[in-house]
Amino acid sequence: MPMQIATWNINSLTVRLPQVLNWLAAHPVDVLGLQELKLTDDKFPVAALRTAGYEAAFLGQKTYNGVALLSRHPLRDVVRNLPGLEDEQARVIAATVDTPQGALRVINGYFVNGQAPGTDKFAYKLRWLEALHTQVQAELAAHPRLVLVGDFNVTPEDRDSFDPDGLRGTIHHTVEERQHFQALLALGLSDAYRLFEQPEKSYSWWDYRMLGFQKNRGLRIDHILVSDALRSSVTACHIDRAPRKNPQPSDHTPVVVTLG
DNA sequence: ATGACGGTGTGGCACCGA
Repeated sequence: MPMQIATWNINSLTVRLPQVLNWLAAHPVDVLGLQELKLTDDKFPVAALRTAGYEAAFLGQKTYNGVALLSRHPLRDVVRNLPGLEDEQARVIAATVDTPQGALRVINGYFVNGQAPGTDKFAYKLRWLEALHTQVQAELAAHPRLVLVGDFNVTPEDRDSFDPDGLRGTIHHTVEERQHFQALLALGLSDAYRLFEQPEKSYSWWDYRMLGFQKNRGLRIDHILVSDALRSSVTACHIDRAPRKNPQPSDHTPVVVTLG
């Protein structure tokens, strides 16, 4: 029985919960990583998700950030944030999913945006990426069957941006960010989306402003990385643009991987 | 160079995102 794992930055779970429930009803993936909950743990909609067939592990925060893992299967050994990094921002949640096909480790991250090279926020982004790398390395050693999902806030390559030349060196497009992405791959991970032939100009985020989506001025910054142990079982990966056409959409749209 | 759009907060706009 195939298994599906998805990631979606929903830019406020308070606003987007109905869309998440609708999407899950139409696409009953096994696991969904959410980013930018923008709510505290006491406001997390545990009951509504349970009714929809999902249990949840979450790390909330007021106004900003916040991540969750939703799963149709039991979750255990939850780790919140990066143990090696002093960080007040809620950006990472990891858990083991006990699927009928065996245990799977899933790490869900809302990577730092970084604003612009040279700023304090960019320095924080690089520190955070370093700490994430260390943590993923440790998780991989303990759990060979691992998936890293999330809003990476990095375009891995020029083809992942609507304007790679005009935006070269700007945020999401710097050499440093792309080197960090490559360093994650070097741990023994593959970008599931690029394991398959894909349409040109495929993106997962479009600016709300200036008719970004209508003009397909977007970036592919939401990713699913699969470990070497899982790579051969990946049968598909796609971006679901449909939710971006909803009324009151998130600026991101889901990415889904299928394991055979 | 700036702001455009959208979410949040205790606001009358500012901050942040990407």
